[in-house]
Amino acid sequence: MAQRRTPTIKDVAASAGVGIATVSRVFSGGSVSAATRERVLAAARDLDYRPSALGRGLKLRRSGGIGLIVPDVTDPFCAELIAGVLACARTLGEHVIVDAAHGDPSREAEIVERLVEQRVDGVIAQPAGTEADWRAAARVCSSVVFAGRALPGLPQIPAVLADDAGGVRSLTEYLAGLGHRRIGFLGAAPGSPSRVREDAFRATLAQLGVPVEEDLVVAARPVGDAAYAAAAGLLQRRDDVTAVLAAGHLLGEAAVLVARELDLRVPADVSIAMVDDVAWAELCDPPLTAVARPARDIGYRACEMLLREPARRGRGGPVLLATELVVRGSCGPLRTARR
Amino acid sequence: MAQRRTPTIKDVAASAGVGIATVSRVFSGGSVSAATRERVLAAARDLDYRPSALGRGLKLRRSGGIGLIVPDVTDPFCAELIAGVLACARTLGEHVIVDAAHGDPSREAEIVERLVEQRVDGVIAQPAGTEADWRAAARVCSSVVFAGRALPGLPQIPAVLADDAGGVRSLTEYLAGLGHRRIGFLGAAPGSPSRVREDAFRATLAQLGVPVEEDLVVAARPVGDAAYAAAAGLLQRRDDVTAVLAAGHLLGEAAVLVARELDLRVPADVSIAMVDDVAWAELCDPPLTAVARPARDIGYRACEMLLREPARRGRGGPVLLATELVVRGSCGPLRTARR
DNA sequence: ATGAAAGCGCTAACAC
DNA sequence: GTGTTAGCGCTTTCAT
Repeated sequence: MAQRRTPTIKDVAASAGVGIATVSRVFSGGSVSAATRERVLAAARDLDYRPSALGRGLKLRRSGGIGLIVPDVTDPFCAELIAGVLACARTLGEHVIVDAAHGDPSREAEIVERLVEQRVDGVIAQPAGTEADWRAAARVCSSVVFAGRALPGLPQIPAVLADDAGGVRSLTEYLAGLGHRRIGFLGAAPGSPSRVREDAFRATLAQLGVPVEEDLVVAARPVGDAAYAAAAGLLQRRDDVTAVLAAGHLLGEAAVLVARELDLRVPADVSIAMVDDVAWAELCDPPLTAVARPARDIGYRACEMLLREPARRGRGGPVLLATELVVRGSCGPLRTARR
Repeated sequence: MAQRRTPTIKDVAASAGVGIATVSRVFSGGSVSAATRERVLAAARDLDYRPSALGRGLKLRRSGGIGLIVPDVTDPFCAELIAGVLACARTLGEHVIVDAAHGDPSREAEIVERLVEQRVDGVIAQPAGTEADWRAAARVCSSVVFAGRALPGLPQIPAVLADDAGGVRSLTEYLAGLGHRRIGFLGAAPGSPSRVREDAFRATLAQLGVPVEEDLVVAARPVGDAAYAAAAGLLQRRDDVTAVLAAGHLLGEAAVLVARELDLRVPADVSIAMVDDVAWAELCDPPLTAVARPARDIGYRACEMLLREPARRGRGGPVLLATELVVRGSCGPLRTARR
């Protein structure tokens, strides 16, 4: 059984004794008589015919797929976001080209370039690059939607985000409500364009009449060792810290590890809470109080916005999706200095 | 500034005063004089020209991308596998269309269909469907490689797998070496075609002269509640079980949760170990002993095999990648019955 | 080294 | 309802 050439619309037409236009109509939903349709379908089945998205795409000047750029597919938040995008794309009949930029703007730019060459119908990104990078990218992309993170300087690019400020506020209020005053804040790196988390922390504290000690607000690149170092530095430098608010799961992980290393009991000696309700939050001991960001919804909405609401693009600022405070056992009432 | 039509090779050719063949050569690495190349490049830059992968793909009858089908992108193992595939694909200049089948064979078949229409250069899959499904899929796909899971009945489809048998063996030997004799085994559902984990467990025990009690070998669908129910059933039914070997991270999670619920101390009352060294294994208390599967390498190798070694396809059975036993604090020496 | 021309497989007028 | 035809943007002989 020799491997024949992949059958084309022409083969099907010939085999069914009709014109190619009729075959096209059968597969793209034109009007065809039932009898003819049957004949065509039979011939197609017979030949193992699959319409070529390449041919169709060339004609239509679009591929029927979208691009999705995230920092890292193994990050739980990104993974959920991807799942949301896939779910929505599926309902709309689009495929998704996924790639990871790993925080490297030039790599991200390459990915965008590639997606443009693929003539994707649009791209969803949790951006790593600068505003200039994305200003350029937006010019060349048919359309872009930011998801999970946005660039404040580009309000014309629609975005779907978690209400991070609200999340941090509720976390801060929760800790303050337990009596904590010296709360350490583990935030993202200084270069980070979206300091909304840190800002919300400061604002909430101020609002509560709690003075913000600069010494307690530390920034770290959200990478294993950097985060660990930052957490260790904070907890060792200030043994009067009674609670730590980690602005991300990697930072939270670092806090848990450092507390364990320093033999601090949680929450007796120090309370820990974080942004991102990842799987291990429930598994660790004690289970960690966290603010859940609706990652999957963010992905889903972003995809919907990209594909269904091209009109609405960018109107009225970013879409903010509510976070949810999940209280577990890692935070307790203020007792006394830990030593 | 009106939004002009996307420039084509023809526009560039005209603007540079050359033929379209020359432009094509410039972008696909043909031989062109330095001066001409410069002119073309300048014109292209000028027009914001990007070669259309659709046009090229149609001509070449391939899209330059591959398909990747996993059960669930949010599963840590799958996510790592995806990362591996992306890393390799990137080095080979291919893009990756990712989709999740969620264990549904018909959905998986749809995805395959779609990928074929896209004329992907090949597909990598952690298969959910039956052997019949994939026999059919393989006929219509240019090429397929299984990753992380394979179908024993289709040895002609190359596969890259973790050495699961070896992993379970080392875990079993480790527990037995600690003195445990009544080891509960939490395995995957009965329908599972690859019972290698359970088989390895039984074989190792037999080899060690430890009788296998059927009552201690339970199967559960690896889904939250089913896994929990199975673990709870096991631990409640047999309070003489001194160790649990979970054949996957969801099963392990269930074991940890149940132990906590039943107020069993780990490892004093019961030792717990599992397959899959996911992030939370290190974070939970006590940290969990686990066997790490090289998910990323599996993805990378699978991609490499798909794209670089089309010759070697399926020769010599599946490629087995070594697992690694990561000993942490969740397993202790046998002491006494727990109550 | 470069250009002209023939498709790659498909859709969308347009005729009938 | 159905067939004919003209491209969609590209690569690739084949001349020059």
